[in-house]
Amino acid sequence: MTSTDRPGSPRHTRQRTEIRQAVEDQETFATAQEIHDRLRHDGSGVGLATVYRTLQGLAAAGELDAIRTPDGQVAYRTCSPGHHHHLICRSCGRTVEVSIPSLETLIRALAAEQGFAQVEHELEFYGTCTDCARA
Amino acid sequence: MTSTDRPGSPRHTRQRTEIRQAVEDQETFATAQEIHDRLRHDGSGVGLATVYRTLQGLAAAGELDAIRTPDGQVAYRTCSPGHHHHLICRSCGRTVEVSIPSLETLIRALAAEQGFAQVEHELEFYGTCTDCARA
DNA sequence: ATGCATGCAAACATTTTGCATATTC
DNA sequence: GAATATGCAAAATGTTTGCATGCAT
Repeated sequence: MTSTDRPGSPRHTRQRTEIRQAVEDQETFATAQEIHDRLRHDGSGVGLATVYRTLQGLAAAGELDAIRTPDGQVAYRTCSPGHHHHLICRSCGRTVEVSIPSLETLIRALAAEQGFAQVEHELEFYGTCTDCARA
Repeated sequence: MTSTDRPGSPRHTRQRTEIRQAVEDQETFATAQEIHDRLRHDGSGVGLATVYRTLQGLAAAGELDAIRTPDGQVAYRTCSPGHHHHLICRSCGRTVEVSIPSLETLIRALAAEQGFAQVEHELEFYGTCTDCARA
């Protein structure tokens, strides 16, 4: 075992590549099942479990953003780095990334005030975008 | 059918009372299963389905706050009226209600700017409270 | 008496896991 | 060749639903 062989370096497999590609092609947040459907539809033979496992891994590694949809499913998307939130169209899934520096400041103040440490937050916005509102 | 008998007025049953009481006694957010366990433990014969149905109803009626925990479950708690968020201790569940007027303002601006309508948001904070950090 | 509420069990949807096999390193 | 990744199917979870019966109104 060499130092480049340390556990944690994921192996480069066909499936992993396919999955990462599928998520990148997706302009909206997609669930593991949706990614799986897409891949199968495109002729890939990936297993559903592999999609679940791989997406989790990529999200844990910070290569993907994971959110929990209002109905409880987990959805993934390739995002720009750094902490940010999302404004998502309920109808078409169109997503806008938003960063709210003032919120982060506010949270630090809140945490200090209430004596809480390691405060994390997750904030997503759901609305209807212009195009969908018009339809 | 009289005017006081309109559909929508839930019936006053023993189970409904027990469930509402159990949630009120709980100082933290609790899932349907937890409420059910508690009631069964206290000798009640309520069915799990009834607990699910009733909690959903109470939340829909605005009598309870419902949140989705980080691991995807739905949890309920009796809360003060009006829009607010929660700062929840990951360890003991202790909950502080917080309202962030500036956030609401910010959202309206954000919605207008991006052309989104009916923007909803859900925001909860998870941290470790002083007592739990000390332990 | 009417009909909503309950309880049970079965159905469901999503996600996780065990294990034999295939693959990468 | 050693160890991880995959695929499949089974299991686990959390929640919902169908239906016969009970209870509130």
